[in-house]
Amino acid sequence: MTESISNGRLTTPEAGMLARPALAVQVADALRELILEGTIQGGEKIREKELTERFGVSRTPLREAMKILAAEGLVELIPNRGAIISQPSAAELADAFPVLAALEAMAGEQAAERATEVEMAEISRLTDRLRASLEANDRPGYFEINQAIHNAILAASRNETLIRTHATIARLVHRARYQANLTRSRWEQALSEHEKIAAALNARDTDQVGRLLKAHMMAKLTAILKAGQVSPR
Amino acid sequence: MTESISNGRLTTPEAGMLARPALAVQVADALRELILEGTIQGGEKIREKELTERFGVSRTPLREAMKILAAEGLVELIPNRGAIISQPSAAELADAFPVLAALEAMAGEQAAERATEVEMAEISRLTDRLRASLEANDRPGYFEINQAIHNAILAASRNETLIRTHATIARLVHRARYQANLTRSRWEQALSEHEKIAAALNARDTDQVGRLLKAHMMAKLTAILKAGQVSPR
DNA sequence: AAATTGAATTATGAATTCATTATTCATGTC
DNA sequence: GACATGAATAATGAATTCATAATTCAATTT
Repeated sequence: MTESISNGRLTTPEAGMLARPALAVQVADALRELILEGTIQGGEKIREKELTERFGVSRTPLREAMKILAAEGLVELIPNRGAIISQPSAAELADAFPVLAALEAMAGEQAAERATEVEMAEISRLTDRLRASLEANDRPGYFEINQAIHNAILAASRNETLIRTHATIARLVHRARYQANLTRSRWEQALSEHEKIAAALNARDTDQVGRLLKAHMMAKLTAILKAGQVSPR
Repeated sequence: MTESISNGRLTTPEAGMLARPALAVQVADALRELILEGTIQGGEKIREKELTERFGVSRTPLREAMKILAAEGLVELIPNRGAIISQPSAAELADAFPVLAALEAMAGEQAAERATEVEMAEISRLTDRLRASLEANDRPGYFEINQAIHNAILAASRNETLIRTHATIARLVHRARYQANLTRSRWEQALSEHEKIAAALNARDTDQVGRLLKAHMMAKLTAILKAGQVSPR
């Protein structure tokens, strides 16, 4: 079945210019999405033929797309033996989370200094909704809002390199981060952390925001490793 | 003239397995090198034909290599219009350096806790050589040793994600970082910073190493922007 | 039966070909 | 002469073809 690709967003066009992104980029976007949402599981082997048929493209752009995803670390290419979807081990998560924590802490610090009142209000509003999702016991809603808050803080940092770098690493740990079981007590603790972060942001307490975000991320890592649904090595 | 590619290092082989990297990866490595060493200048337009002839490969692996470099941010791909070598503006450097500073600070903190005595000694030794290069007025030597120190600290952090992430951003600002004019006073100041960093590392003063490295990187950014040989926007 | 060999099959790697889009440059117009 | 138009050229995008390596599986051996 060919679910041929709709015209997504632009690739690298001149500002305000219309230009369809290269097929390879569209395929990379689509495949990245499938990986992040878990339709294609970590550790799974990829057969080119299957994907060319799914996307309705030839092998050339597909293979280019694989190179892109490999550069991002989402897939592993093994010469003459195809590709497998990356599946970060506990050790790799233990590496990646502190980096993510450092980046988010930096984003929080920048946001505390640069965020507009509108951005501040939006983050506060999202934090309120985060509490509501806990009270409604709505886990999917919680994950979504949580992600929106982290992204809002990143955006408020106004640092494109920071945003891009964070996004790349965040994708690598995405499943572990958003599909881990969340115990009730961890859930409540995480919310409390978020409320403190929002408060510190509103107070524009730069250092405090940084500290809290770093601690929040490291607590998340601890919770994930404790749940222990990732491969140790 | 074809300077066909020698068998570089492996791509993603099983541990201890022999497997030549894909041609695309070899081309990406070679081209990355050309960009970093400045043989191909930032802003320059790339013609596929020229590179296929230079490397002695067909367009297919070359285009795959371009996708890899584009994912790394070293080149910009514009649909139907080829590729240009990225040239970070002052604004982009102002974004990238603080991220690099945060990453190196984190690396320094980890190194302060994890580095072996051998690694410590090596960093001290390199720092001594750094002073020697200043006293010999050997700028190329200084840049090289400086880079080796930063890499040694990264390596001592023992965090693969951190190392990879740092490398990606470091490449983007490589030319600005290592080809900027260095005034004598900045040179002396930088050396002094390095000696303090080495001392704090030896004392395993985690927080101090982090602070010093961050300050060192930000001072570097200031020096680069002051030299003003990058495009403002 | 388990292990090993090797042919057949299948998958990936890379070059080539075909298609489409930009760019260049000559021609004509104002 | 400056500008606009359009054909010729050259570049990139993608499919196809050819080459090579890996996998499968039947036949054989131990």
